[in-house]
Amino acid sequence: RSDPLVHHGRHFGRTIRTFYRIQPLIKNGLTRNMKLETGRITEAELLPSELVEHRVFRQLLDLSPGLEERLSSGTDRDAFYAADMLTRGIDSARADDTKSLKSVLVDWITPHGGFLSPPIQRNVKTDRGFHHPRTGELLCPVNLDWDDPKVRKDLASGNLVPSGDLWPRFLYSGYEYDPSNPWSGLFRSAILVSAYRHVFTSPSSVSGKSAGRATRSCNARIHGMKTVTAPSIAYIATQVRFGLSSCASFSRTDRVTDSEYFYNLIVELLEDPEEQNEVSDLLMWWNRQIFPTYLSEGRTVHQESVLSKIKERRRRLLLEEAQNANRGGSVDNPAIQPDS
DNA sequence: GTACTGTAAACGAACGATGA
DNA sequence: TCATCGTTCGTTTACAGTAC
Repeated sequence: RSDPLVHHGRHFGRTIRTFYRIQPLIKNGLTRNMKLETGRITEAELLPSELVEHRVFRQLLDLSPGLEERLSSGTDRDAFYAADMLTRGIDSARADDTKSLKSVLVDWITPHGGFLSPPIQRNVKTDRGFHHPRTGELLCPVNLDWDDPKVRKDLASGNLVPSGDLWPRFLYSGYEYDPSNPWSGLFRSAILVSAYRHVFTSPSSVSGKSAGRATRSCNARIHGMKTVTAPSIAYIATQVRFGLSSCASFSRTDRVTDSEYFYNLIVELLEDPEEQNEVSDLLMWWNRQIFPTYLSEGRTVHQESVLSKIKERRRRLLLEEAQNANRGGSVDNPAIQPDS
């Protein structure tokens, strides 16, 4: 089996930071940790960017049990190796998600009971992006009018390249933007929820098929994830944006998708202290969408099934005991245990 | 033009969880 | 016990960039 760090890297990339350079993160984090522990600096003295990086570093250590000890007792070579394994995990998870979202996105943007005209191929991306009316409409920045033929033409020809700081329409609930309230429906679209479920609570949970069907533990359960994180929303939005685009290969900095910039902007917005009221509402909304319906207080489908069988058996035994008592007998059955 | 290198996607096998 | 499904991971393939 591969190093557990690869496994931790997968979850780190999906839920904490997907575009971070891990080697400098670890190197700077260790140095900063030492200074903080010896009292040479305090957290209050850190620059805002250093504080953010340090929090990300602490989140990494929390996510990966044993990593802190491994880094502090190891050599530079060990730290380099750990960074390499974590990066491998981040990249492989992103590649797998990119691949699996590529085809299912077509289903999600197809009108219910209808079809796309012209059709979009599931495994080819050249006809997506601004070359197709449906993907173009969803990717079109909200400050541009997709119904304007000149805008469509310029976007399709590449004369007009929207940068990452222009929110595309697919981020909004109902794909509708309200200029008077920019937060209204932002990051609450159906396609984002579907993609989130696809990645974190299994592809079959999107259509609700998992309710009566055997499934392996989903990513969220494997990694003990109980709540939606702000960076995970940014990660999904970035994946959906890439999936809708016509770009064939994922690159963090290419001019067309501008993925890293787009991702960082969302993370910055969602971690901005001045936006915390809206963000807290947003995260509450996401947790209602993703976790209460699927994780069922952290129990697996199998555990739920076993629990219901135990309850049913207990009910029958209690009934038998009552009947026997009525007949004058008694039952001393060790199988009857109080609820735990 | 060719060889080399790096990166991402595609593919398939292994593994584990699950219900029948 | 078996078939199925979802996740992970290793390998292969394709492609772009660079050096010579």
